Amino acid sequence: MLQELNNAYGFIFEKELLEEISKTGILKSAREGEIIMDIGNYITSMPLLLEGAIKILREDKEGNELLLYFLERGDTCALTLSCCLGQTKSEIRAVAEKDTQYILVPIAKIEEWTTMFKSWRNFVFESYQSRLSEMLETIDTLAFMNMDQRLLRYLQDKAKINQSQELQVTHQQIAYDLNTSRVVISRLLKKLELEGKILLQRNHLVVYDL
Amino acid sequence: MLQELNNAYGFIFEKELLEEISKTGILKSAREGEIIMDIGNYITSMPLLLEGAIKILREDKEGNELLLYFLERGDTCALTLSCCLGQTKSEIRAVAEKDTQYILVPIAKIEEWTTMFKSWRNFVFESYQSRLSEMLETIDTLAFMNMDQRLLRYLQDKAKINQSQELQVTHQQIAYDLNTSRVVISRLLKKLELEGKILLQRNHLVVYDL
DNA sequence: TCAAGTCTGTAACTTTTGTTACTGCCAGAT
DNA sequence: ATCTGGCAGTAACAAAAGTTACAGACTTGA
Repeated sequence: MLQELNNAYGFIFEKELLEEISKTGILKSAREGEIIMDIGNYITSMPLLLEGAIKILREDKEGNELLLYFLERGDTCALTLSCCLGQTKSEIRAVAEKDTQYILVPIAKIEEWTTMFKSWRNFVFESYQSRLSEMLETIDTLAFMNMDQRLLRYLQDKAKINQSQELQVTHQQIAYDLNTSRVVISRLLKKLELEGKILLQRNHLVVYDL
Repeated sequence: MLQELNNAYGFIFEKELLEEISKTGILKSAREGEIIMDIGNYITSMPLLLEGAIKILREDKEGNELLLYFLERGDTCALTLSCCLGQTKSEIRAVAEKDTQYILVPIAKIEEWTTMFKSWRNFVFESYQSRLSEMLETIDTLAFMNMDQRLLRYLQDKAKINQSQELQVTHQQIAYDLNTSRVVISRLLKKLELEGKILLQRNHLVVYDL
């Protein structure tokens, strides 16, 4: 575990902190599609992503979903973090976007390390900062962009996260992430294909315009 | 200044911290409608709200605006905070919603106090937490609600912030905050009036349904 | 190979939101 | 009193998004 930890966090944490993490953290893994954390769950530890990617979703009372953002190696979820410190239930759902490895750090340590390690303090602040930025971007897309632009952006983000222009995804899955209907997505995807920005195939599409 | 500081923060900060703040902070005030901080400004200090209220806005390249949330006494702006620590430009605009008093604390102190005072550390974390919550709520309204529900919610929030059911506001101003057009707002307000939830008058409306 | 289920494409229609245009009303200035 | 500018109401239309329905293509597995 220390090895993987070093790969993902070696450049930002000092040696003692890395040792602390590998001593108290629990190594976990999740397969693509697995729910790592769900709305209403009590949160007792925070995740440090080693490998893979996680998507963070919001849901309303009627069960409508919306993708908030993706997490990658070296990220943690500031929403989880804030739930931890506030001892509240999770407001979001976390689903493995790819096969994923992460370390769970118990709440108790989070505060402790904040006083002990400057690098940890910075990490926590930077996490909050990047999550706030991502939320701002999400708000921008919702408030200022039409569905066709949101869709293209979504495909580009997803291609980036998966490090591949080819996405294994159905129209229905996209519709869930963007909180719209399958028919709307099919319509707009066809439009994007006619514009030469993507190529459509069954269960599968290719993003040209990155 | 120590007096006002005590009123707003006396219950959460220890005496030494309050003294530090009143020693290094600068007391400022803004009249209703005044822009306290604008997009692109470099941020060199963070505000602690003593009295009044501030609204936080987002803007896109075309100049479309969107209200993110309100700040009240005892709040600080976590977005500003994250800009401070990241030494980046402001991503948002802050406008005085009412006549407002606040203290500006220089960046340098923020980190310093984080190591020195537990109450400060908690305050900073809680600010991040509440700002993340507010952003989540904003996202919920954008993603899951129609304009009529967003409008009603906006009026209720504004009534709460102004501690009055009577709002001095024009349809155009509401339209700016919700990033839509005046005609749409007039239409929906009329609908709300017919439903008995509000009363319309020139430059002025009353919210019944709180 | 056939049945069942999933996925995509498309048409037709509705609802919601945005746009343009015009009206009358009110308040303040001249 | 009249002019002016800002504000609100409304109609008519356009665009975007959501809904319902159905058909054809592919996939799986019995």
